[in-house]
Amino acid sequence: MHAAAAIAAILDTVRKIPAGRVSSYGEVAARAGLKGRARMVGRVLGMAPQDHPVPWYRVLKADGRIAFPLGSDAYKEQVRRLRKEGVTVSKTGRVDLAAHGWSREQSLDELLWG
DNA sequence: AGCGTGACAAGGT
DNA sequence: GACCTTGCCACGC
Repeated sequence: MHAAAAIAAILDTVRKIPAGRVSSYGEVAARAGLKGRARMVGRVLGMAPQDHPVPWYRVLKADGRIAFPLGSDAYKEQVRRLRKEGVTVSKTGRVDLAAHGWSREQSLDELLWG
């Protein structure tokens, strides 16, 4: 797959992350048919301006932490946007993937209480 | 071609 | 939690 197609596949995949859910660079890459290319996802999102339509802020590191340095402008903007759509972000920039992850097993709470 | 760097990941200390 | 190492890919010099 050439570069333009890869970029399109990545942006497509990011667009499919539902509001209120989050994914990871690695997961986006895999779903875009680019397994092992998590770093390319970061690169592609980095090219787009922050007001680009794709919901770049729903993409986190594999452990649920925000990729930007704590306290940086980009970091703060990402926290704002996530919280605005109901995602809980800890003071250290961590999101509970069991609660908000895109691809996840249903949480115990969900199974018990729906 | 070689090497450093980065919005990464996984595993270990 | 904070690091560190290894593996990985894409760029720029």
